[in-house]
Amino acid sequence: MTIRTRVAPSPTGDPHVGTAYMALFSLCFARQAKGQFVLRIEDTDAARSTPESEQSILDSLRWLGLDWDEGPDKPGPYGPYRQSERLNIYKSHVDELLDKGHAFHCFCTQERLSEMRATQMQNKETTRYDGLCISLSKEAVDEKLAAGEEHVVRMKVPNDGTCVVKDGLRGEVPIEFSQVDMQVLLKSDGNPTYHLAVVVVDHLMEITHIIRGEEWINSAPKHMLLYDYFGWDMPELIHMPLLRNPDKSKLSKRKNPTSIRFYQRMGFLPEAVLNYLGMLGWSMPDGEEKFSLPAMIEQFDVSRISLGAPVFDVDKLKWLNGRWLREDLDDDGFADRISEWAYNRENLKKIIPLIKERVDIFSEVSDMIAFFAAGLPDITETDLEIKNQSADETKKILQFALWDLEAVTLWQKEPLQALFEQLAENLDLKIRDVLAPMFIVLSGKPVSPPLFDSMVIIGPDMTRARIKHGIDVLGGVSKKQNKKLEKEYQTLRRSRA
RNA sequence: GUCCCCUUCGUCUAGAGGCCUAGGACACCUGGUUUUCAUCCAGGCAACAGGGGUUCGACUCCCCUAGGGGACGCCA
Repeated sequence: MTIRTRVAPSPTGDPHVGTAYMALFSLCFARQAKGQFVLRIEDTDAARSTPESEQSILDSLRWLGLDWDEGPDKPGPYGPYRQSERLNIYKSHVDELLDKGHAFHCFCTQERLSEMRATQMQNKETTRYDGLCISLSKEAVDEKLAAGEEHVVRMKVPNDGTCVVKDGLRGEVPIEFSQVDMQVLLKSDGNPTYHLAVVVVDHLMEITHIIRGEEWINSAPKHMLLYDYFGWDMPELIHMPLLRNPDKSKLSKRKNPTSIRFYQRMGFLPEAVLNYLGMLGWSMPDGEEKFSLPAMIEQFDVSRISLGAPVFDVDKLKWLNGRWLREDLDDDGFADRISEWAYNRENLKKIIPLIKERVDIFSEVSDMIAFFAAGLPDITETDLEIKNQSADETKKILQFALWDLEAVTLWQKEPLQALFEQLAENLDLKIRDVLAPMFIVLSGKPVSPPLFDSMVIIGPDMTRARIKHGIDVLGGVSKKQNKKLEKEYQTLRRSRA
């Protein structure tokens, strides 16, 4: 049997380091066993999936040097590798479950479901679908379907008994069936949910080992049940520990830069980032901390994975990157890499139109363009003192802008400009008041080349990171503040719409 | 609230019953090299969550408690 692993990201945002983490371990596992590693795009959520996000996931994984054997851009015998391109196959699978009596139509409204959950929580019960629609007669169901009533298809789950989940790292994890929800398999828009899609396609793609985050362990019984209903062999499961923020919560962009592109933009070497991810939860048998991907593949051993969820420590990543830089790049290599990174002709050509008219002699250039390539500017609270603006107001502007910018998919001058004009209007401010703190957090100075053009060149990840940094310099946003700001932000958005 | 997982220096980790007076690395501190800084080198600080078992012997096995995390969506 050929070992086949996969990584299955959903293209709903920035390429996450967690995705790279799972991809790295999946790849090592497969490559060591001379098997295959597959990249599959899990875009069953039509509303949130974007082609831009998919592209940047592909780009980021490729940048890291994580090459897949089959994927959306690399056709293979098990394609297509994008869930949205195989939506038609799920209907028949759902019908099969329906026929066998393993699934049922559910006509419950969202309101009823959320009320049900609230009551269950109040009664100290497990929140779980109560099975109301199972008892519907065949005639009643047909009638409702004929009338075109909105519905979903849910899987049936035994009422009692225990599901023993076999995990490659933890051994047997018992989960009572009474704790397992009757998962929706087919949404009312006719699309499959992740749970259905992932089971069907992992089977069709002959995936033998599923390496995924620990967050999935509780839904393993659903997946096992589905394999069982279909009469398929269950792949082996390996649940990796979750990467964490310094405060120990699950790694999230609110608290930590989580986009791979941020680390790329910051000037980390892909070898170092990969190496660092490899030493989170795993170690070389000889204890060496610096190792390459081929070395990791050669030495890889699942039993060396430690289960405690590691904190992502940027300081250590920096140290490791320094070692790679010093030990593996000669002067030529250094020159190649740094120009490939930012000081290439193409990049300079984008910058020059912005600075040309502001420059008389070349020696003025480097100061002016430094912030394009820089990381986070060295600014203090004093730098962020804006005329006629309290620190709290400044913080609010930055936070609102950040939230707005997180939603931007088309990172170009015009939409960015429109965004800030709208923000100023909503806040009842002049645009220059909104932009004043932006200049500081982005360039470190109250003046800079044109802001929106600069933002385009700096890129979305670094732009957001610098704004976030500005907010942090102002003391950050407390949980309480955040709640208040969020409320105000939502109100503004609503009135805008 | 219900369920699941986890628990060695602040952080990443080594440790598969005696090799542990618990090792390495980051960070931090001290000193040396360097005209400075960085690098590099030397040294220092610092941990087995707590309580019960099992055993001649427990960081390692079992149980309980505590702490942390995660999952409870027509998101993935």
